[in-house]
Amino acid sequence: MSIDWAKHSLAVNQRYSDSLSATRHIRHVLLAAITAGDIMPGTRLKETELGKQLGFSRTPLREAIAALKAEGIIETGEGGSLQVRVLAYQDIHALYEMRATLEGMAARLAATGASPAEKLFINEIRINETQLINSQASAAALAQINSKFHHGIYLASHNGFLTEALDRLSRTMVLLGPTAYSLPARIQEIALEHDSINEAIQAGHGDDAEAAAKRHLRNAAKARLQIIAGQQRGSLD
Amino acid sequence: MSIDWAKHSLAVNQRYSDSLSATRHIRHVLLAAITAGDIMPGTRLKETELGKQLGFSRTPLREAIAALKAEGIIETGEGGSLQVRVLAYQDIHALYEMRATLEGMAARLAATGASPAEKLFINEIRINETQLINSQASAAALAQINSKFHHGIYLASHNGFLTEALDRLSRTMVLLGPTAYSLPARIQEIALEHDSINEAIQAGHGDDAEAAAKRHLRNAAKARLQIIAGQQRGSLD
DNA sequence: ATGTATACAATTGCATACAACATAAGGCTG
DNA sequence: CAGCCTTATGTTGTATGCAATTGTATACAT
Repeated sequence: MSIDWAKHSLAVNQRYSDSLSATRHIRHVLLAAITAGDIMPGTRLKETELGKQLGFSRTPLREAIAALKAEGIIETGEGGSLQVRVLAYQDIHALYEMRATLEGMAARLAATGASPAEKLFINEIRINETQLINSQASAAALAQINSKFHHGIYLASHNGFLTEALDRLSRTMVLLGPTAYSLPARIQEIALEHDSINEAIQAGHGDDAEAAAKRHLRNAAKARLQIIAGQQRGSLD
Repeated sequence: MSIDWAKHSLAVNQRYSDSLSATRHIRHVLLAAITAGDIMPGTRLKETELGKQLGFSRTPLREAIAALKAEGIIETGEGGSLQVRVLAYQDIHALYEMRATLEGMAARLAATGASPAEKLFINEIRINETQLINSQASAAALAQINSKFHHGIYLASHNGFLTEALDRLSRTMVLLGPTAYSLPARIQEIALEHDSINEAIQAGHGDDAEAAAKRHLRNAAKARLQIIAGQQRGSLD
């Protein structure tokens, strides 16, 4: 039942050199715990309990929660109780539909507007990914390099609002559970799809990049449905 | 110097029947004040002062601010001071670029997936808008019906994440200042552009609806640049 | 035995109080 | 007189305490 907060807390402190305010620290720790699957959607969060476990008072905790509520990661259930957001089935479609559009836009902009250095950087990430796949890296490692690849494209779009919207969607996606890298068959497909996105970007073909990114996300949505079908439990918890 | 908080507070209370928690109330009041231009971007917000003026303690105020920071409406300046976000020139491009893509997506989805009732509703708003324009309504009234028209399309997309992203962008747009309805010449253009979006939606032509929405937003961006050029002051404040 | 009402416990919402920090002003020294 | 250091003031960050609302359990009545 009890969660290893120390692990997430340490990771956050390492990543940000202990220089975060309590509010921001808590925000990152909560996100990490949700991403790691330590807190599942629907889990009720009790402020007093959480505060004690994390070693902070309720004030910064509540501010962090206010931010996560604004992002749609945490929601208030009936009666004002807090819980990790539960995504409905139709939300999955909506989420991937959004990402397909935005990733398409980002890929197009990266293809047409990224600097040579940015294109080289994206290409390098792509090469690293291939190496990781060939060396049978863990699903977590693959998911991480995947994030880097996508994020690199977001940044190369030179559109801060687009980058933020996509980051936000990515954070929301962790509510869906395990990544597609738990499906061995999907890993090779992902590599190929990333390749076509990367090639279009390198060649500066905006239309192709957008189309490739959209294809990639349609397939990702299909894989996600496959995972969900596998997880299927009764609708009553 | 002092702002008429009572006016915004009353409006929020009327709209939500006094049933909002302090945190949510404050959030809406701050947004209303920014929208109305009572608080300009760059204005420094002092928690103690704001709290006293609004009649709430700092705790709910800080939570509301935490939410607005997560939305990018408020930012922390150097030294941790709070201020209304100041958009850079390049942000304007990025903002309209995003909106063009998302409004295009929404219009396409509305055209292909909206229910007959939703299409009727959108059409009705469009008719109301025409009447308002012909009766020389105020810029504020026109801006309001404009919001309704666009928001109706968002909802008809049946994609909650898209709706939320567009709402968020709209809220960010108030940071740009007066709407395009301050330009008399633009009003007729807007009417025509809304017409072509509406017609494509009514006819169920997804491609046309998307294209019309994108055109609309490109023109809106142009009008915005025109407004900004008119406001031009020296770069030294 | 089941349904309801009442009382109690627990949790959230808000306010106040305290601590740490940044800023700006004034005095002191070179 | 200029520059720096010190101090004072104000603002943000955090903690604790109280009030109000909600969830739950138990007892009683049907």
